[in-house]
Amino acid sequence: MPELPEVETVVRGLEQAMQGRIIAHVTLNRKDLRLPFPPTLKTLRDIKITDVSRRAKYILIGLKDGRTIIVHLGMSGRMTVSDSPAPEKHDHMIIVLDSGMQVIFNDPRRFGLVDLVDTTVLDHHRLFSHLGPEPLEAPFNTAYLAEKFKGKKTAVKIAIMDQRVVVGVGNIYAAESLFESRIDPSRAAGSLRNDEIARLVSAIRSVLQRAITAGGSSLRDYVQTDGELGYFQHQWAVYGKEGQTCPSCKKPCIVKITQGGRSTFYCPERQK
DNA sequence: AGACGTACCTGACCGC
DNA sequence: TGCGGTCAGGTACGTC
Repeated sequence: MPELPEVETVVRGLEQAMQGRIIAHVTLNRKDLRLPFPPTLKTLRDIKITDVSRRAKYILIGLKDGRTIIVHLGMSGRMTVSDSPAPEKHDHMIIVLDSGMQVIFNDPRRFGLVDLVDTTVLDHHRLFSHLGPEPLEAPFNTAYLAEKFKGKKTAVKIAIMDQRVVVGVGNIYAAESLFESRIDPSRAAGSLRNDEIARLVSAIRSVLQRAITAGGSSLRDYVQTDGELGYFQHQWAVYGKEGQTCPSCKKPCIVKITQGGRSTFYCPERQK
C-alpha cells in the first residue's frame, strides 16, 4: 500500500501530534516485525521529539538526544493517533506522548519495520545508503533519469519502482504515471527517447503531488493518522481497472499484465 | 551487473 | 459453512 503519498500524508499527521512533544514511554507487543525491534526502543522515556519527516517510504521521527526512530509501513502498516484508542489486533508498537495521545503502529502482515539509530549515521544505514533521489525534488529530472535508463533493458515500469533509480513510486503510482505519460510499461527503459523521459518525470511528479493532495489512496489497510480514508483511489485512471473504460479512449481497453510478479494495468491504445 | 524467482505474513475474496 | 487457492500498497536476498 503505502507509497510516497500515503507515507507523506501519515508524516504530516504525525508531525501535528508529535513535534515538540515528549515521549512518555513506548510499549511493544511483540519482539519483531520484518526486523527485530531494537532493544533501545522500549527504553525511550522523557525524550523530546524535534521533528517528523520522510525519506523515500520511511517515516523519520527525530529525537532531541540525537537519535531517530525509523518506521516503514510495509504493505499493510498504519499509524494512527488517538487519545482513547480501542486496542486492536496487530497493534505492535504504541508511543505514548506527554499530551496523553497515543501513536499506534498496527501492521497485520508485519512487512513493516521499526529501528532506532543515531541521526548522524542515517544516510549510511543499510536501508538508506542505496536510495535514489526524491521524485519531488530537483535532482530527479530528465537528465538524471536518462542517464539511469541508458542501456537498461529492464521494463520501464520495473525501473521506476526500483528505489535505487527513484524512491517512493510503488505499484499503483507506477501504473498511473505511465498512463499519464502515454508510455507502454513493457518498453525497455533504455529505449525511451528524451521527450518521453521528460513526460515521465513530470507525470510521476504530478501524480504523486495530486495523490498527496487527496490524502493518499485507500485500498484496504491504509488510513490517515486520524482514521480518515485517503481519496486518490477515485482518481485512478488504470490501476485495478482491467476491462473498464479508459478515461482517454472512452472504451473498455484497459488490460492487466504481470511484470516482476506484480500486476500492471495500462491502456494499449494510449500507451506506446 | 542485472534479471529473475522466492520469502516474509495475514486477511479478503472467490469458486466449489 | 468451510476449504483451498489466489491476490494484495514492499523489500531483501539468493541464484543464475
